[in-house]
Amino acid sequence: MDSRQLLIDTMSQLMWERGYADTSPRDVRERSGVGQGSMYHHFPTKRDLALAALERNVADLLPAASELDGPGDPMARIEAYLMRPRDALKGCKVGRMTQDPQVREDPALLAPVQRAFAQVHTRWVRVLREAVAAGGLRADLDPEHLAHTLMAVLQGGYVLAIAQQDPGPFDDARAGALSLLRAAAPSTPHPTTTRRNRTP
Amino acid sequence: MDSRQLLIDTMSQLMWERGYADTSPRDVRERSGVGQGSMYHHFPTKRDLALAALERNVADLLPAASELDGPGDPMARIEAYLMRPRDALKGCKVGRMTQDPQVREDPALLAPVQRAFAQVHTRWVRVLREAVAAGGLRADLDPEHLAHTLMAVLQGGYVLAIAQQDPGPFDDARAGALSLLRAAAPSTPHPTTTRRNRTP
DNA sequence: GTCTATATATCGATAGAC
DNA sequence: GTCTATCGATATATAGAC
Repeated sequence: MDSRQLLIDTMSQLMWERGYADTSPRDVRERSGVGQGSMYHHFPTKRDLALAALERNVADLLPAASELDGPGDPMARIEAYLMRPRDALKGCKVGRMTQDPQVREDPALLAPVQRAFAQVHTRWVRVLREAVAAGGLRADLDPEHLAHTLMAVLQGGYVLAIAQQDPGPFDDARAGALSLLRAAAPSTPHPTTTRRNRTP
Repeated sequence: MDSRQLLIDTMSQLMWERGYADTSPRDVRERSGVGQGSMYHHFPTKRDLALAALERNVADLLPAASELDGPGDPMARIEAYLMRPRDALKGCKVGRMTQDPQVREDPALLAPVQRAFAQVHTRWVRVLREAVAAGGLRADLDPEHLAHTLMAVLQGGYVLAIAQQDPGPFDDARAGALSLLRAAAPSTPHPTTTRRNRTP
């Protein structure tokens, strides 16, 4: 791999692990093995490298979210995406950036984060609308709101897991969200009668 | 106010605004007006000051959460706490700490965060159990899970709001959570009949 | 308790040879 | 493109007088 790509990869990892402010050019050089001169040749400032690394982290994230778009039962897609294996103690490589003052105060650094979340939100809204249309969710629920609710459950789940140094709260949070979604299925006409066959 | 308290107050603010790593002893001196010698007299290291400031931030947070404990209808308490006015763009002064590597890798600094979240969780579980008992929530929902879900909605809502630099996603996330909770009320025996009087 | 002076390490970059 | 040398500023304290 060439130095440029190696620097981006290394910075991406470090920004996930330690954030932007707490990652020094020295850290990047030591982990990547790329020399000082080489580094400043490719990226005149730390910020330039961070921008490239952020774009890379965003690009890593979006393919997973496109799982929400797939074919098949919308409720099944929602469950699959919500319950997809995630490393709760590492947190979200994009969401993490919002807590770094040097990122959130720099519009250019915040922009990729903003775009990424907007795209994920759009996908959530779409699948939630489909779930309503397919009768899997009550029609009085607002897909725009629910999309933010479910994104927040994941982002906040990471916070709780890291606080306890235990993935448990993350898993609880999403299990709870899923059970609420199921409880929010449209009520069947006669709850006390035999359950109808769902796959006629 | 004496220097010691002034230092703690100032450090608390700065840790909320900028986190631990990105707050320097110099920042604290400049905002507080307390001199160098004085500062190191009261707190031998930055970490010592941070510990005191963190305890203070935790102490600020817990009274609000005790709103969950009050008397009256449990679902009303849940709604009141969830919808309580919050500055979405500032984020949570306790949850924020989980994203600071220097905090999360230091057990002594992480401990107050851990305790605070554990206490809030306990209160959520209690009020959710009461809601189930009072018939406001379906009995097949797990209060332990839901407690983490609702905490995550708030913590994650902050992340989304900061990413968009707009409180909207935070408000959407909690509105969505509330609508799910309402949709998860036990189904009435005959959904098509006239609604029963809820305050007989 | 508070002050001023000083110290060591690291940060984030620049200079200029190869 | 990569290397080594150097730089001014800041971070995080220490020292010691008052």
